[in-house]
Amino acid sequence: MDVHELKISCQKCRLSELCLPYGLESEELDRLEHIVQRPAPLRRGEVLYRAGGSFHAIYAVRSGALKIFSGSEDGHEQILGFYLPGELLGLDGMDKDLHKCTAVALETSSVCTLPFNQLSVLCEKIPGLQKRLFRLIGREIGVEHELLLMMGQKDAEERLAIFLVTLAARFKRRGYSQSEFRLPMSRHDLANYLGLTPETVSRLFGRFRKNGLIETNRSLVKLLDMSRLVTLCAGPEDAGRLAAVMN
Amino acid sequence: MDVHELKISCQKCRLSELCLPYGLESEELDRLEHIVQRPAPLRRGEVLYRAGGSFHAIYAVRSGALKIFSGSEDGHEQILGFYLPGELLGLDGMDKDLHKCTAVALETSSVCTLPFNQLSVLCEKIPGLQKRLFRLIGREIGVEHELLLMMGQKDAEERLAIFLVTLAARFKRRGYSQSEFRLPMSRHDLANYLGLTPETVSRLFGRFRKNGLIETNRSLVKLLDMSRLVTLCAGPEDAGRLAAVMN
DNA sequence: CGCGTCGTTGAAGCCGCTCAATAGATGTGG
DNA sequence: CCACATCTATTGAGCGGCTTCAACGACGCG
Repeated sequence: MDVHELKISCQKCRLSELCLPYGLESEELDRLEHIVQRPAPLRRGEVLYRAGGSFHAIYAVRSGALKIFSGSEDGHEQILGFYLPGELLGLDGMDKDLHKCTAVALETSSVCTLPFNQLSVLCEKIPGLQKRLFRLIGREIGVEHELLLMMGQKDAEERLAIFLVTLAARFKRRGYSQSEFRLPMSRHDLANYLGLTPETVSRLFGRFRKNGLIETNRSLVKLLDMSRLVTLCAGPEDAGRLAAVMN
Repeated sequence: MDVHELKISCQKCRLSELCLPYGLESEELDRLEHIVQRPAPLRRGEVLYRAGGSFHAIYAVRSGALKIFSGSEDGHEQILGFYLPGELLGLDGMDKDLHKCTAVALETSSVCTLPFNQLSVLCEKIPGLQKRLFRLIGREIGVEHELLLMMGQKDAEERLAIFLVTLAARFKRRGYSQSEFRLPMSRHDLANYLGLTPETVSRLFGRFRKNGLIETNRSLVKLLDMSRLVTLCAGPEDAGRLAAVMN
């Protein structure tokens, strides 16, 4: 299976429409294909890149899930994002050619490595690729804006509801069930990401369970009442915005 | 004066080394110059672009200051950033060709408009420009990561200290005093940006004043003890990171 | 001068954190 | 296969920092 996976090309990758190749012609895809590297899968806990390490590539998740976090090593880290198949990470290194955060696999994960210098050159030659890269960068910035909005305005309950709803949407886009999935991250990581403590998150899961919104079994989560969950996300305006994300 | 400003070129702009033109050759600058538009200055409160509006350009601040915010119109907005001369804004629109947040001038401000389609084409022809744009995007993402770290890990006192120290650094890079400056934003905006209430920010200013860290007079701020202020930002690891920002 | 906005200061309450104990899951070696 | 150690998740009790609600003062602008 792994050997098979390693041979997969952007042409045949079912994630391509989420990823960088979307909208490219076959001949352009070929050229992109030539610069893509597909290293051995990372196992849970293995580091893709490290804060302070030199930046030479951006990465597309092929399978599994990763987290990125910044901050000190003394446990005061802040998780900045979780990345699912088809999503791009590593953009933060573009500034000074140094990564400012660390990327770690949450479970066995495969990534495609896109050496940045080669990608840049290719962007000059393939306008569609440049445009696509810009779009994905714009999406990344947009996601971070949403996160900042959440950290600044939302209480704990709203944060977890938003997290579940948007995660469900991301799974759905990838062809998985939007109502039943496995959380790839620990409660600790999830709490950290949401700016809360594991205890609070645990209590919230309990409350949601009691109210018939979800079922949980360890890392498995089942969303029982999506509409009520969306309502929990916040006022009417957010319901609209999140509904848009869900389709 | 305004007429004079309008005639300024990237070649002669003293902000060019902070901005997009940095590292470009004279001939390349000329080509960039041709796509730059310099609309009339915005007055305090005027909108540069609006959430939901179509994205067709990114903007470089030439003078003044702007804020961007997302969220609902019902006063539950979240301020995502303040932009000073030499800084780029509008990148969030790259995703769907729609702005997802609103940009408003905090005081009389001039911006350079960079029509995105033309800029993209130019990036294909001028590798140095593409590289520079990527770097500035990387910086933007890095700044947002710092902000997320702050929102997730720092208490109110640390947040205000971080804000003052980094703002001082930004003024210094622009040739202004790093120890004495005017805050272009209201207390309300500042509090919102920091994820706090105006009351809390006001109390913190009071505490800092009492402890001899700062002097304040309306929007004027004087930093009296930078090193102690840096210490307040957090543990030792952050002191190092922020010291690096200060040089 | 009167009005509105902004900033400051005070008092009280609440949400999420801290500390602590327990239960459950995982992994390891005997 | 089980006993043991370790780590994660959950639940409870008490506390504290920030918010909320309110009043007051300082400007700025008509």
